[in-house]
Amino acid sequence: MSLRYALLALLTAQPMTGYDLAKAFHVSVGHVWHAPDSQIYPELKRMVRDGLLVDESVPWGEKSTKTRYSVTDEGVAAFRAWMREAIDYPNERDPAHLRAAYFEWTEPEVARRHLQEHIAQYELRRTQWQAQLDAIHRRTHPIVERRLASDTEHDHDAIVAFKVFTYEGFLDRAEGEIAWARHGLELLERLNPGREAGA
Amino acid sequence: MSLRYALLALLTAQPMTGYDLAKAFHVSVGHVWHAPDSQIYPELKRMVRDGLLVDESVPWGEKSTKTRYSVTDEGVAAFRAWMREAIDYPNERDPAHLRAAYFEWTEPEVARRHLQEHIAQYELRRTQWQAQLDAIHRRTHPIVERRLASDTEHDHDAIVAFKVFTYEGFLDRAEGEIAWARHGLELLERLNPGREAGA
DNA sequence: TATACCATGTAATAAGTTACATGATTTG
DNA sequence: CAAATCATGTAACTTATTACATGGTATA
Repeated sequence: MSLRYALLALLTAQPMTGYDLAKAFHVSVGHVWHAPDSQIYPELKRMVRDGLLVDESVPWGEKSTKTRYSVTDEGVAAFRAWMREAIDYPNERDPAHLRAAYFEWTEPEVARRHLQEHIAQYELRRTQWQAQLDAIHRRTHPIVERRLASDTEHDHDAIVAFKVFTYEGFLDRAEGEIAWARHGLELLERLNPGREAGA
Repeated sequence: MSLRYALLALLTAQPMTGYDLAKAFHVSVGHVWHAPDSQIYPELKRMVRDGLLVDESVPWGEKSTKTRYSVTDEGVAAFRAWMREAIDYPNERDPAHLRAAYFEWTEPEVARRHLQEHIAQYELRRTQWQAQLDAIHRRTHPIVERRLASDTEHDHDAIVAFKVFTYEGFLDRAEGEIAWARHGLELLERLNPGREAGA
């Protein structure tokens, strides 16, 4: 159920069409809570049904229209209520660590490949999160800037600080995962001395 | 689809009944890949259907029976094949960080409560993972010991080392999450100086 | 006028969650 | 003989994934 609140968070800054919202989503809160377009569009409809949003038809070109969504008072209240709810922590389910626990069942090269892929994964994510963080700091992050421009209710330093805090957490996590995988590579080397790693 | 391989991993050590397997699961690989009993039993049946396991009826008491599952050659092959497959990384979906990104929308006390809960969550997990690690090191971990007793194929040091590696990764992660939440508490204090944290 | 991109989905499937259900057996 | 625990699920629901589908609009 978090998806709807992630969408609500964006729409509190300004009304948007489904398409614009989806785009904005992918370059901002989508880094924290992933969702594909095919999940976003139906969820918007459900949110209208549940009274959190209203939709209006706006013309697009000569004969076409698109749907713009705006948050209702009820939507804002729902968002605030959600902020107060206890977080429910998902159960641990980690495919990379699961593999690692049984590396004895495969060749060292395969294990090495998995760990290298783990490093690549988190280097990629680190790059993306770092880019978010830089843009926030440099005040060029489009979504955060739009938020700051439209928000008169909250302290702007706090708005920025919480986003920075969030992404710094992800960055640390990425570093941790990379360090873990490097330890794994060292372990493989200790268990299989002399074997050269492939290029 | 990882659940079946987590189950397979346990059953390669020895045949077990569904009940025994579920118990063993919860005190070992279940820490890495959670699953409730209601998911385990049906999955075992599907694995029999797919030829990875065979089931046999063993007497239980006077008039009852229970089902014991054993891994087939095909099951072992499937497990090895899975070990070689690329890991598919789940999309980022983090309820705690999602909340944190929008802390400006709630009272500092609520944000503080979330962060304290985050710390409590990861302190709990840390305790559990640390206990696993200690038991592995002290050679009292029932599942790992059973594995070592029955496994003549793999290097025992490697078996232990990979499990240690796995849990050490989790421990580091827990430390990271706790550190992150503590930074968040400091941030809240900076943004709201003078307000005393509730007991 | 072709191509990129705007716009909005549906359908089928898979996976996981929650709650409930039932009876047998062993043990104190 | 009561309580714990052994044993095995089913049903309903929610969430997420994957793949596909369709047509309009703006622009080079």
